[in-house]
Order: sequence, then structure tokens, then C-alpha cells
Amino acid sequence: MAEYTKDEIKRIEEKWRKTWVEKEVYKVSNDTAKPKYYVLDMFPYPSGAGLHVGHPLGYIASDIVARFKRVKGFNVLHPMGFDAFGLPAEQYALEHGIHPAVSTADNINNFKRQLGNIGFSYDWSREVQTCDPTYYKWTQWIFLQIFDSWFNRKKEKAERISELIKIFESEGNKSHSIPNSKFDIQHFSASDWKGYSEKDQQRILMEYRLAYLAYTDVNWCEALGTVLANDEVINGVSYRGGFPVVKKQMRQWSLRITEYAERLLKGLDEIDFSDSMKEIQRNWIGKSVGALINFKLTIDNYQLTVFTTRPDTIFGVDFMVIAPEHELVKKITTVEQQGDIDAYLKYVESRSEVERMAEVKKITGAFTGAFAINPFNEKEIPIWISEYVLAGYGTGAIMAVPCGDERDHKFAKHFNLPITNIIGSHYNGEEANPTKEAILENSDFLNGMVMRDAIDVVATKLEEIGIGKRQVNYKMRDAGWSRQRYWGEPFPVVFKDDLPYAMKESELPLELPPSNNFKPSGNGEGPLANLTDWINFAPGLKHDSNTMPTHAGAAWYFLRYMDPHNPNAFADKKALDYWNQVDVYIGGSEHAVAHLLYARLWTKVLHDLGYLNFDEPFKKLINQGKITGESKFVYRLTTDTSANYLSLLGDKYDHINPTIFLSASIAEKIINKTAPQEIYNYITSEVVKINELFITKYPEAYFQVRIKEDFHIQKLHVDINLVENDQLDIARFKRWKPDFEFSEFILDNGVYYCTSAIEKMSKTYFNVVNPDEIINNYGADTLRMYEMFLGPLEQSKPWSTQGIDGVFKFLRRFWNLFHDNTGNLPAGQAGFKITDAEPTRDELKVLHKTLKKVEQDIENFSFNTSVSEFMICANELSSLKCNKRSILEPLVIALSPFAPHIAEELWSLLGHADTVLNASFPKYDEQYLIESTFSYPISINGKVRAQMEFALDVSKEEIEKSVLASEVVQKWTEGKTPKKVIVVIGKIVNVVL
RNA sequence: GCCCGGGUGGUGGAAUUGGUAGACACGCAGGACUUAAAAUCCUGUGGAUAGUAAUAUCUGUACGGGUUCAACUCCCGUCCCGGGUACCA
Repeated sequence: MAEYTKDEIKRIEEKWRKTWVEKEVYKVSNDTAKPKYYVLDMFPYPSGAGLHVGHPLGYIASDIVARFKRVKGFNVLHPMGFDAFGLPAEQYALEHGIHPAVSTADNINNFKRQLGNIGFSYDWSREVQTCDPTYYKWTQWIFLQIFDSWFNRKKEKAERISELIKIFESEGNKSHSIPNSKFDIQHFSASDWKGYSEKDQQRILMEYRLAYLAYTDVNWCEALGTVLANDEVINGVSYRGGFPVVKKQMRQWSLRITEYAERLLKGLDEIDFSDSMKEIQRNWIGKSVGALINFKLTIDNYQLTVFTTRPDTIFGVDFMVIAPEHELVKKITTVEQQGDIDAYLKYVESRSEVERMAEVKKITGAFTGAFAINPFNEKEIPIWISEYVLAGYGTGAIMAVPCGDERDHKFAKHFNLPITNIIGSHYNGEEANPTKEAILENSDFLNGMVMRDAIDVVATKLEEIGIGKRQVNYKMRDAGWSRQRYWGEPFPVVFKDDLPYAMKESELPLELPPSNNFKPSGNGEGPLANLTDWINFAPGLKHDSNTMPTHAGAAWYFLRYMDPHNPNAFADKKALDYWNQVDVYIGGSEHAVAHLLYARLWTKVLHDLGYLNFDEPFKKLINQGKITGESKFVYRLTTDTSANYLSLLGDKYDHINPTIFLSASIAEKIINKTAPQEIYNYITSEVVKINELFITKYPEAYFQVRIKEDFHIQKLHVDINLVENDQLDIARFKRWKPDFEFSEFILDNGVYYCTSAIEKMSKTYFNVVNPDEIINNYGADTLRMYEMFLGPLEQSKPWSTQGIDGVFKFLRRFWNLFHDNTGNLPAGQAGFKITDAEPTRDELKVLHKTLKKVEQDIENFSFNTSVSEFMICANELSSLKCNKRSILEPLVIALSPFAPHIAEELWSLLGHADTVLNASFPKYDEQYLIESTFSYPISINGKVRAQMEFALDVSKEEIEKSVLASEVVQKWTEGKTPKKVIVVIGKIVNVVL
């Protein structure tokens, strides 16, 4: 009846979830005078595994914020959708023959069902799915906008290609150098441009486009038959599957994100991301400020350009190192050194990416025989090659300063090269010292200067005499945007004469052709290459056989939610202006580099092209911590029992596999080899007993379990549901797997103990906790509050149901405040009971204190403390036996973001016809919270010497205690009269003189 | 190696950002109700010493030092744990 019991909870929660859906209470309008608030979750990839308790953590937090902002009077956009393109669905199709579209739709339905049980306030009418053609039409459209853009470095923004053509027609490219300097045409005039063929013009424009097609070094994964992005490769192997990855040249689409490096970096200062998240992005962008220096070679007409961040060390250069792939290697190697160089190049060629990664510290290299000349002192410097210098960064060449750089130092020591010391005592001859604080020596005109200051002096000098210039480099590379996969967005281009042309808007979307062949073609082309009719769709015209990466759909989905069904634009300008930036974005930190950078990039390009009036998509980012699982383990004794004597039992007992499990403490002693002889004896005697047991059970068999001389023990994961307080439920364990049916157990004090370890939640570890299970036992409100109560949102924490009772008890206690069923009355008499009596000051104090703290905690995303605050509140009101409407009604509204179902039910019991969503969050009144102080004079030797400050609610006794303590003041002030003395219950805390 | 976080009772975690450390919850112990159990409610609960007791005193936020009337909080050094990154010149 009116008790907060399992059945009642189920009834309440189901009733309200149904009502919310029927009345469409979460439907959000774009057309309102209310201020907006945009709360966004990172939309999930709908995997087949379903939800575990870790998934909803961020969603619960965002839902609390959304509901809170709603009752605070905001028009709240809180949508949900699915990142539905991606590799796993395609892999699943390969293995099970189920089309990705089918498995994805199934998985989405399952996700929606599970999410629906938790009481989220999503406006499902705004749902987006990236694999829906009406959605990816606009992914393709935005891609074409990027394709039709170039980055004007002078204005630091993207512009239309047509603007670039105008510039080329009037002045050539003298003021807009080609971003990719490897191109064969470097400079051209207006008349050159006009003389070029259409094909050449297009090839030149391609060098400027923000989305461009080029032969690039890509991470080729033979096993997956596809190219991976840099961030999909971890330690030289694929992030999924761990397959080896090699470098390969392929014609790929890329996004020229490097042009935005500086803006992506600067933008970080304006947005509210955590320090670590900003740091990760900064490292990824990897800005370094330095200089390019040209060195003439002793051979005529050759020069070597290096990039360095330390031009101040120019007099400490003892040798040069260039990358093995450097173009000069072929040209400058002397006849005598040719053999060495060839051998080294062959060695480099033979090394796989994984080997290189693993042996980073290995020092290798070869001398070219050529020399460069130090422009400042004419010293001849030998030029070496080594794989520690990367072709892809800077100029692929460095000036080596062994006294200041660890790698250069090791190289010099290894090859016995001389080391010039330019930093005096800062160099000890054993280790390089990268300091910038040393005073330079052996450095000609720099002698006596602090290194830090010399950096700028040398840079200026280089520019003066024209042998170098200041230069900023970034580690970040352009983003590879082609995937050799089926389940992604096709590129909306048509190839004519091998050049890509944008499709017209009216021709979009270019739909993914139906196919059941998901095998990569193997030569680097994706499954679409198998559909030759689709690829060669008209004479002389072709489609691209690649598709876009998952990042494409995710790079702009937050914009589509604003106007999800618009057939004429990716979103209406009015909607974009109204909803603007995402106010809070909640999601996992694993998307720090890829997704967040691409979303920021697309936003910036769309902003530059005039579609958006903001250029950072997310105002604030919260990374919820991962919830890990607690795995449980059992220990199996590996014995000589084996199938050969079991077979004597005949077919009937074929499945019997007698095994022996040891309780944890015993097993661990044996594993750690610390078991005393008694334990071995004990086990042996137990095994004898077990043998007897088997023999009695199966008299027709005369077998024996023999133990190997050295006990061998296996640690196995066991389903966490079979374990309670580390004790194994043996009966259920035997039923769990057929293999264990005939197991015997060696116990510890009559109990089988398991051990546990914190691991990520995964089906293979049998440690997954399903939220449906928790909801079934306690209800969704308890799940929501408990996940918040578990600890700070951003912190990773292991899941444990210890303590969930506490949260449940709170909700019941809260419920009981409204009901006259303190436990003594039989259920039939219990009922809703609320009075309109005037509240006391104590009750008001409890109310306003709670309102204030809860409001502040939500604003600070400190949900665990707000849950505590509610608990304190319920405890206090329940000991005050308060059942007054004026106190309880505001609390229902305050609680509604956390526990919407119970709040909704109480709200309706309180006589409101409308939903609690339309209520407004009560304002707290300062007059009940004033911790304001009153002054109390301190007399020392009969004279008033100071004022003491007390909080209003300090008791008389405490004041008296404090007065006594005030005598100590004299000692501190040494006769001076203090202006103010702050006292906290008996202790003087501050004296202001 | 480098760059960010972090280390508080038996456990998860609070602490107005320098002002009564351990809120709240779990667990544990004791009590009430009950034929009994469960549930519920009440009380206690960092450690140590003294006391029949209420209580008092000391000690205590990874370790060692420092600043301050006052340090979980700030500074220096050390040790652990988590995350990021890896020849980026």
C-alpha cells in the first residue's frame, strides 16, 4: 500500500515513466522566450553487449543537470542519439553474416529499452542516428564545405576555394604559400595560373583544400585490411585486436587540421575542460617554438636545413643527423661511405614499426661522409643518418648538441664523436644537461650570455644575415579521413579523369549501396570496391571506394539535435543561434584527442564559413570516471585426474570431470610457495577422502585422483553472482558450468573463500553488473542516487553494492515523512498524512540549508555531496517529526532531479495535477542560514581590549568557554589591542591587530 | 624518462579553499521491538593513555622538513598509486 516497498516502487516508477511518455513532457521547443540550456551526453556506440552499471553514470549526472535547469526556469535541450556507424558492427557481420544495419538497429533498441528504465528526460523526438541517410546527407554536405575551403593564414580562418581562385587569377600564389611544401610546383604567377590546364589547376587547389586527397603515409593494418588513424594505433599495433601495423603509401582523404593547430590550442584557454584534458590536447597538438637554420655543405650547391628549439646552442653543434628517408642522403653520400649507408638503409627497411617502438633506446646510425659548415665559425660538421631523427617532423634533420641533448649525447658516446662543452660546469661529461640557465662558454659572440636570453639573440641574427628564421612546429599531423570499410559514410564526390569533384547538394545523400560482401578487397581498397557497378556508375565517372571514419558523424551531431528533421539544412540558422554552444558536455576521457578535436575543428570551419556564430562547440566538459568491476576468483588444483580412467565409467559419465577447488587462503600459500608441510599433508589427506567419495559414488569405476608432486594451481574467474562476502555458494557454483558439477572443495573453516580484484567490467571476467538487476531490486531512483553517491563524478571507482541500502533507506525515510507509517502501524492503516501547520524556525533552518547546499552542489557537479545533504535533511526532519507541507513540498522539487519517480508520486499526492517538471526550484532564504556573527567584548585586566565574533547559533556555554580562552590573547598580542578576535568554540582562531 | 592528477578510519568518501579533521553512508559492536529471524528504530564507533563513569589528555590526513597564532589544504625533498605520452630535436 503506501509503504515504500519493492512492489510499490515498481508501480510508481512504471506509472510515471508511462505518463511522461504519453504526455510528451520532455518535448523541447525551439520557440520560447525562456533562456536556453544545452546538456549533452556523448552519444553511445550501440554495441551488442548492452549496458552495465558503468554506462549510465554520466547519463544520470547529465539528467540531474537537465532536470535541475528545467525547474530553474531554463528551456533545456537534453537529447540522445547513436553513433551508429563503425567497425564492430562490420566485424560482427563478417563473423555472423548479419548485416550491420540489422545488428545496429537491434542494439539500438536494446539500449533504448535499458535507458528507458532509468527515467531519463531525453527528448527522443530529436534522436539522431549517424547511419541514417537523412542524417549522413548532412555529414556529407559538411564534408563538401570543408572540401570547398582553404585556410587563409593571414586572416587565420577558412575561406571558400572561389576566393583562392580569385587571388590566383590576380596575383598567383606569392602571398599564400602551399601548406604542403613537398609539392613540385612551389610558386606561380597570375599568368602561370591562367596558363595551367584544368587538371593542373585542380591539382594545385587540392594542395590548399581543407579536405584533400593525397598520397600519404598511412598506418596499414594487414589483418583488418584497413588503414587506421594515428590514435587508433597503440604501441605499433591496432587498438582493436592488437594486430601489427606498417607504414604504407595510399591515396587518402585527409583533413588539414594542422592549419588549425594554433586556433585549437588558443581555444583551450576559453573553454572549461579539466586540466588533464587540456593537457592531453596540448600535448597532442605539440607546439614547439624554434628556428630553421640553413647550413651550407662543403659540397657546392647543397644546403641542409634543420629545425631546432635551441638556436642558442649553435656553437655546441658537433654533428648533424638526418632521417634515413631524407632526400639528401642519396645526393651527398661519399663513395667511401656508400657501403655503410646502404647497409644501414637496408637495416632500417627491415625493421617493423613494432620493433622500432620496442627498441627506441637502441643507438644506430651511419656516417654519410659529407660535412656541413657552421655559419658562425666555419667549423666543418659531419653529417650522419639515424632513425632517431624522424622524416615527418620539422625538416627531418637536426643539429646535434651532445652536451645539451640526451639522445645526441648517447649517439656521440656510441660513435665516439667529440663533444664540445658550451655550458661549463653544467656538463659533467657523463650526461647531457638540457638546461636553459647556464652561462654560455666556447660560444664566440654568445659567451657570457644566459642560454635563455641567447635563444632570441641567435634567432634575430639568423634572420638578419638571411640563413634562417623563426619557426613554429606542431607534432599534430593532418587527420586521415578514409577508411577501407563498408559501414560508414561514402565520400560525396565523383572522380572524373582521376580528379574528385563535389556532388551537388541536390544529389545528396550519396547512399551506401546495399551489399552483403563486407570483406575488404585486400589490396587496400574497402568492400565497396567489390561493387564495380556502383564504383563505375557511369562512363568515365567513378565513386570513391572508401568511407569516412566514425569521427565524421560524431563531429557535428550536437548541431543536428538543434533541428533534427530539417530537410533543407543541417540545422536552421535560428535554431543554431538559439541553442548555440553546448553548456555542459559529459562523457568519457577516452575521446580526449580524436572526437573532441574533430568536433572542435568542424565547428571552427563552419564558423569561418558563416554558418555558426560560435567557434568552440563545448563550453564545459565533464569527464565521468570509469566504473570498474570487482572480479572474483576460485582456485583449481591441477591434479593427475584425467579422462583416461574416467572413460572406464563408460559413455554415461563422459561429462564427468572431477576437479578440486581450494579455498583462497590455502591456495595462495601454495601459489606463493609459503605453504607449510601440514598444508600439503592436509590437501593430500583431503584428496584421499575425495577419492573414497568418488569410489562410493561410482563403484563401477576404480580410479584415483592423483596429485602431481608439485601442486599446481589455476586461478579462475567466477561469476560474481555466486559469491557473497567473498564466500562461494558451492551448490550454485556446481550448477554454473557442467565442468564443475562433480567438483570437490577443500574448505577453510567450513567455508570456501574467493579472492577478488578490480578489473574493467567485462563479460569475460563474469563481473558485469546489469543496471536492470539493481532497478529490479531497489528501483531506478535508488540506482540514480546511489551511482551519484558512490563518489565524485570524475573519479574512477569500483562498483560495489555495499552502501546501496543506505541510499534506499534514505528514500524510504523521505517517503515516510509524508506517511503515517512509522513501522508500528499495520500496513492497512498507513497512509499519506501531511499538515498545514506553521513551520518552526528549526524546520525552516533545515529546509533552507538543504536547498542552498543542494543548489550549490549541483552547480558544481558535486552530486555525491548533494545526496549526503538530502540524507542529513531527512534524518533531521524525521527526528523533528516534521510532516508540514511548507517544509516538505519544496524538498520534493529539490529532490526531483535525483529521484524523479518518487518526487513525481509525492508531488501528485500533495495534490498537484501538474507534473513536478513544471514546478520551480524553491529559492532559499538567507535569513535562516545566517552564520553571521555577533560581537562579544573581551576584557583583559578589567578593560575591554577586543571584540570576539560568534556565530548566531553558538550556545551560552560555548561563549563562556571562549571568554576564558581569551586570556591567551594577551600572550599573542604582547600588550597591543587586537581589533578582532575570531573564536571557534572555545579556541581562538584568529587575531587581527 | 617526461607531463598531468592523486595518497584522509575497517570501507566508499566529506571538509565553506588556511580556521572544531573524519560530514554522510557502509561495515562492526551494544540495546529496543519479536516466541524467533528478517525488517525497523535507538546508541557507540580514528588510535592511545587515565578513570566505575560522564569525561580528560595526548596523538593522528603516505613519509621527512619548512612557512604560519593556525596546515589534509601553501612551499621544498622522498616514496607509492592512477592517467596521458613516448626518439617531436
